[in-house]
Amino acid sequence: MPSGKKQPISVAAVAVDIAVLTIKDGQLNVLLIKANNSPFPEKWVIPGGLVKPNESIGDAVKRHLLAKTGLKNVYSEQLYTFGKVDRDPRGRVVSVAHFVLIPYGAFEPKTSEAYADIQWFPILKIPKLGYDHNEITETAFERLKAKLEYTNIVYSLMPKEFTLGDLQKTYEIILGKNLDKRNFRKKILQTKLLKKISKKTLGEAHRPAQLYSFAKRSPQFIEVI
Amino acid sequence: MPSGKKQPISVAAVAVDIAVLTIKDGQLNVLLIKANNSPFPEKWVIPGGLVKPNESIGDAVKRHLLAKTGLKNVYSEQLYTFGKVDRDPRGRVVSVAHFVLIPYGAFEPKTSEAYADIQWFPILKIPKLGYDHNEITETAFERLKAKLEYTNIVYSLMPKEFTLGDLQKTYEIILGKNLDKRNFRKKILQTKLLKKISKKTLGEAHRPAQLYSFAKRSPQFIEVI
DNA sequence: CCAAAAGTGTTGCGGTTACACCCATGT
DNA sequence: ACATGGGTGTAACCGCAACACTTTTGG
Repeated sequence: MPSGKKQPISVAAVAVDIAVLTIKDGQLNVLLIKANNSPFPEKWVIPGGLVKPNESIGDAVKRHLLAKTGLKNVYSEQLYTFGKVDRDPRGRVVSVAHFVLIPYGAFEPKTSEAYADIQWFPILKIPKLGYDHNEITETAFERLKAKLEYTNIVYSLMPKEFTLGDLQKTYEIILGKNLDKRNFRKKILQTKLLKKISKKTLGEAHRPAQLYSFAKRSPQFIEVI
Repeated sequence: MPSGKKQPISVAAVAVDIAVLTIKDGQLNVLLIKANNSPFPEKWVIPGGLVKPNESIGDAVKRHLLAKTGLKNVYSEQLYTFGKVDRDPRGRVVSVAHFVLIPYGAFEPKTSEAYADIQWFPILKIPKLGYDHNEITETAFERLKAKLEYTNIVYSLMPKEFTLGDLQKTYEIILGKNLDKRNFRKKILQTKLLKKISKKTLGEAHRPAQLYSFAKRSPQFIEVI
């Protein structure tokens, strides 16, 4: 029995926190905000907030993401649930962390009246964050690296049209290592995840490149790299 | 801002639910209980309960597991957090599901006064459970299968001493397929996870087998099968 | 002597890795 | 002309899969 004494049942509350990731300037970036009503007004944090009694966890992620950033219709995945007793100074809050992936160039953060500041930070150079958000972003980064190798998740980081060079660069940035161009192309084309577009790049100081897009923009498990 | 109106903040509460798994009678089994104080007194469920304001999620898992089953010092891992609005008829409860692995033969459930019934069920033949516990056990099964192939997690399902035949059988039961004996032995001995015991099996109607134990009983990431 | 599981190597195949040159465009 | 990234094939190597017989015990 949870409690011997008859006392009001007191329990932990639920929040969501969201590591929003994208590729920018040749690096993986995380979206950080400074919220005025935060217990850490001077520290950067990732977007998030409480889950209401009448909404699912996924809905809470959508709501807070939209409210804090304006983003919607993005790839989102549950990451891990963080539950240290003292992780929130205001009280006992358990956070279901998520990560969200944004195609590069698809979103430029704008400060609003409610949220003092909002900005992309290269994931390798993020400052000390509020709560346990450094741990959450680190976990998100690890998960992304792992999933890149056995799923087609990369589609959610790419724009509609891209070259094989762009795609390879995305892999190289996240995995932190160089890949062989010919082997990469062989492997990625084998998967049949891509389809050629009847267009090529123009206006760049080198040979035009074939453009591709993803055949299916939905999660699949496949040996990719 | 979460709420425009100034009203008491109402949020979801946090619980843990635990899929306890073991090998028994050549099958993977889950531990199910019937609790008298459950909203589903006639249905089997997996052990679990609320998280207190002053305990971490891991501590809540330990507490509920000990209270409901007597088990302690077991392998435990966070699985996924389930947060459908109506998953608990008593109110809004988000459950951080875990799975726990028990060496085979190490635990025989005993009914206590508080918990009407407690029993192992083959995972392929579990009945319709209370809450969303069928989904949780299914998720646990999938996770176990996946981790078996790229970690040394199997150690937590094995007794201290075992034969290579025993170990292979464990893999075969969980993965649901037969493995080649010679290839299995080569692969598993390559990993250096095992050490020979200076003992052999006795009293069985066949050639005695070399006994092994795990060199390290801690989680590692290694290509196993 | 029979049944049952333990124990043991080699070969072929397939996939991964390593590697270098020409092409098309803009400046 | 030159700089820049695009685009292409092959050979060596290594890891994985397939495969069968002998050994040791208990009954």
